[in-house]
Amino acid sequence: MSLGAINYAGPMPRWQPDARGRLQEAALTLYREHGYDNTTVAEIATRAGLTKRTFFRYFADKREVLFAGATDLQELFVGEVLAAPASASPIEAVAAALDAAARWFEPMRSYSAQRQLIIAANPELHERELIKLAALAQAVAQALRQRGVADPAAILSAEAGITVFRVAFDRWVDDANRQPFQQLIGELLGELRAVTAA
Amino acid sequence: MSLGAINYAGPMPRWQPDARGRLQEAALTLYREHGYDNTTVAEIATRAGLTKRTFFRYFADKREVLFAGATDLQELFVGEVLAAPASASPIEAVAAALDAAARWFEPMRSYSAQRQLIIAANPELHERELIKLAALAQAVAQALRQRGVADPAAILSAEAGITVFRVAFDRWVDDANRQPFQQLIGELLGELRAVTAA
DNA sequence: TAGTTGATGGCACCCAGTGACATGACCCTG
DNA sequence: CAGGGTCATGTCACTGGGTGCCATCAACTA
Repeated sequence: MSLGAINYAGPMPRWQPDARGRLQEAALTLYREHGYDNTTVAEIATRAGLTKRTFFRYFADKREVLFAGATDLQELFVGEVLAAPASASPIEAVAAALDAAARWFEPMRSYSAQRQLIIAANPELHERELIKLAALAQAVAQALRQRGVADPAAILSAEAGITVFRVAFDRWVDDANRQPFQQLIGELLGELRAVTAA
Repeated sequence: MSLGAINYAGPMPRWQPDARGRLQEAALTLYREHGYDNTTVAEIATRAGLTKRTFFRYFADKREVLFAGATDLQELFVGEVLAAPASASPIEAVAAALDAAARWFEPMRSYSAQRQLIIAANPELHERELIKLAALAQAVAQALRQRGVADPAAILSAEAGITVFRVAFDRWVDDANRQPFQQLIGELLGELRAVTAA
């Protein structure tokens, strides 16, 4: 196998493109096939055609490589909360964001389920997921404050929303419950309302 | 300084007592005075008159030494939920547990605040705290199921309760808000009810 | 008295993560 | 086109968390 493409006269790039993406894919595959604990960063890097040192230039640690999408999700949440009509109550603004998140995830169910299996199998990864969700709740609370919502309503609405998201997500990726994510969100929001009112 | 106590004729124990407690105290002090990152396990162990190897026989990792009380708290929560009157709704049973937890913490405000400062200053410790609270929520949900509460009411009631606990705890240890823990819990439970109903 | 138990120490080892420096193709600019 | 700067990557040495294995030795026990 030659190093370059056949019949390609253009400039040969010094490095293969999308190093970050290659690392993510390599990590996901190895974590899935050999387990998170039995995978070393050096192995991930080698599979991506890179070195351990380069891995740590793209990701702060061995866990972070699985959580690249967290910032996108956070932007989605914050944007939806801020975009909700001024007449919306705090919980309604959060509900709108949850709905948007559900629509965002719907096409990625298979990938999400695979990823969640890996995370559920390892406490370190679970910890990382929890702190990402905590940061998400903080961001949502901050967005609510920008809407003029006072504390503690802001933080409680945000935390309640993220709790619903988390519980719904776990049920959504679970094969036993085959329901659309949006529907799960709606049901659990209703159930939370019923439960807190009791 | 001699190795033994003066005028003590009884058997000289081979080791100083309460190795576990000495490690916890040494860790808390060093984390507070030098920061979590700037403290090595070897330093903690030496301060406790032990070795690194022995530290890891008592605690699974460098973080765990700060979370020894988590199991006690979990037993308290579960016990209170199970002990709540049969007529109590899920959220009422959880509220009873929160009240008991608040009474449990009240005499330890200074210690709790110190510990929380350390945790808040370090993401690794924050992660560990979040997974402990997640485990607590799971245990409370399981206790509710034993009371005959079905899912998703059980998990949502438990998660909502732990959220209130967490928010109340953060406010309680914050000097600015000098309110009894129990009162904070009550207020936040009411606020959560108001917010979800909106 | 001899054997056992159990908390600890010692040691070698693996791997995550970091700092410092080297490399070399690409891109300017003169 | 020559020379210098940029930047993604590689190389290497090092720290520290965490583990497996075996040694130690007082206290207990049969």
